[in-house]
Amino acid sequence: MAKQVARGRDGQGAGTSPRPTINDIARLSGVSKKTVSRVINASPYVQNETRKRIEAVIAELSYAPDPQARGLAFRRSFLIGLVYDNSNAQYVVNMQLGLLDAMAGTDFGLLVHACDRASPSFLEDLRGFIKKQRLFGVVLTPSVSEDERVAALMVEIGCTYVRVASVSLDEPQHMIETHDRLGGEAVARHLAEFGHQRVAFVSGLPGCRASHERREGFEAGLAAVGLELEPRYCQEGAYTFESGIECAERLLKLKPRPTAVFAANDEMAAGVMHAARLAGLGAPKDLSVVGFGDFEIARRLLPRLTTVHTPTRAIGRLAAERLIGVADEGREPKDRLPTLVVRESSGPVG
Amino acid sequence: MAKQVARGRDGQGAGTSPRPTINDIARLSGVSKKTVSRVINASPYVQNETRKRIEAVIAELSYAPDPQARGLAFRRSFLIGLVYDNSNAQYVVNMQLGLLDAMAGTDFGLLVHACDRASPSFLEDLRGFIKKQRLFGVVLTPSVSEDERVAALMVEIGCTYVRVASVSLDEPQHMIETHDRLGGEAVARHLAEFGHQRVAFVSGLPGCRASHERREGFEAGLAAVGLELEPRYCQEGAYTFESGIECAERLLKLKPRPTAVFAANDEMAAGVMHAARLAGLGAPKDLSVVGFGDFEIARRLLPRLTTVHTPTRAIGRLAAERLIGVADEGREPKDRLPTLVVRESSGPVG
DNA sequence: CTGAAAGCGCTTACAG
DNA sequence: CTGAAAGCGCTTACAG
Repeated sequence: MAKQVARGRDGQGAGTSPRPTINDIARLSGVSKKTVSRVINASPYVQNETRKRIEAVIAELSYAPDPQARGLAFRRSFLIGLVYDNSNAQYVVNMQLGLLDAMAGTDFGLLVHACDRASPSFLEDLRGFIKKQRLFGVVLTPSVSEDERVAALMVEIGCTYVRVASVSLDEPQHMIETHDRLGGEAVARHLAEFGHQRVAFVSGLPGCRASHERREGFEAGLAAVGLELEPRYCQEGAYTFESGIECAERLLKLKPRPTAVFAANDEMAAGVMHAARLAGLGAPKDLSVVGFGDFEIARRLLPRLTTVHTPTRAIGRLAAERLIGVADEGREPKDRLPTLVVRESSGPVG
Repeated sequence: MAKQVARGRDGQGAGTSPRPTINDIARLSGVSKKTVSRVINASPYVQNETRKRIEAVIAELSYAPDPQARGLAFRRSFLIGLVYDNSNAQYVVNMQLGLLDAMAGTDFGLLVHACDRASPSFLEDLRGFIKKQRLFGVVLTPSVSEDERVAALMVEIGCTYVRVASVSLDEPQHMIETHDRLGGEAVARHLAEFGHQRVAFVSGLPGCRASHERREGFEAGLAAVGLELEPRYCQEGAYTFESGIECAERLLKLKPRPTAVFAANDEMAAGVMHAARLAGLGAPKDLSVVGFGDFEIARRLLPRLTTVHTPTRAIGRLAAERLIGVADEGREPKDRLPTLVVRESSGPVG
């Protein structure tokens, strides 16, 4: 009776009936709502026939349990948060797509939180985001994932978290490592094979762990073949196109000038190529250029950029799987490692 | 007593006390929980002194009402969904930032849903997303915002929605128009002022309303000064860099060839410049090129691209404000219109 | 201006 | 394998 009244009030014109609840399913299936709850939660303690009957009713009414009610009873939400401060839009979107891949078919939703580590309210904003939404867990991406204050905050408020970073910074269950170092090593090998000896490096923002790892890998790779990264061939950039230009201008003034430049991301590598062109130098004839990331820009440059591909979407998938506890075996770990993509911006010493 | 037990169980080591509830605030403030609820919801029917006292306790415990409980009681969530299928990552991120701008300081959270209109499960996936999360409302962005099946779905399931599109496609309360046509007109005026007569257009995907509007505006602007867009100077692209190259290759073969090309987005304009350079033509001397969007790529090209700036973040802010009912007056409408940004890729007829 | 009761749609113990 | 009771943390009528 009360139901009828509710129906009358909630209906919004023809066709829209109010959303069915667990009680409707129970009534129509002739069972208690607890049994319906068991079916929803895939409990084994339901007779097969009973289950079938309930599932049929659920399908018929296209019933979906209310996530708020479920969350309230479970004392947790079905929301995972993505916390990012990366200025590379494509990275952010690829990461989101990976997270959504893993969440497809589950009851989880993806909530986003953009932040700025330099903001005075950075930590409070983040705390507010997590507290207000009662997140199930969060995924932290670089560079905010490198911030120990953030990790401490997660522990303090008891929030499950996964940090995506170039190298391990935390206990294994909180880490997804992208092993950027391996990418740097591959670049070194590649340039050495082409006979380069005077190689340069353009770093990202100082204090950025990823940039540091890319450089360390590069140096290790050079050392393995008896080469060295000279300090004067190292320039400090800021991940931007403009900073790539500026670093290249300084590098190209040196005598002898380097024959190859490895930039810590594609954006700066594009700046290096830009500056080289302005200086009348062609890649790869006069200067080999290699980037890191393999974003769209890499294929749009002329010549196309040799760079390190980073499987961001796969990494995102992995991060979400870790968080929501989906099996994560069976996938080739190789798919998650950075790999060198050789295009036309690198070649033999001219 | 029960509280104490719960405390013992939930506490996760030193420092983490269980989250306070409305009951804790009520008890510590010496009022009923209904009164606390009134404070939370900014009801005027609370004595000023009582309010102060309660607010102090709330601040002391840094209490935040549980969104799930609130949502359950209110019969709505505090989540708004962003539905997108745009392949331009920067557009997506800028839109998100705008939405987040408007939601900052509110209890709302932003949930994302990427989709593919070509997928057979497209509509069912979208329906599932909205039903499962019980969204407060959704923001639809191009091109999915142009899909009438989606609008029909929103109406069917009674979901509040706002469509961001180049032109009005729905009742005013459901529309945020970006007026792309005005951008096209501005490009036409700009090129006409430089004396161009043989102008070309590279369209986006066929059936895309935004591309159509940009073209219509372009044609209208040309007509206003007695010029015309000849059919043979129109090429159908697909919003990608590669399609820009292909369209330009076809255009540059024509005799006489056009002296200026307007591409429906920056990506294709970059392709046009690329093809022109390969053909030995310099911009703007031999060919003026204009894009649409003003994304990062525009400033990275050499010469830098003249293009139409689209205030995506401001549009996103507006969309979220509309949805959550925040005042939207007082903002200069001008800030939301496309504007021409003149750089070096366009110039007088060579 | 304030509060006691009932309810939102689920789940967790606890029984059987 | 199944269910009745109580509860998750809030809010909406309804009283006063």
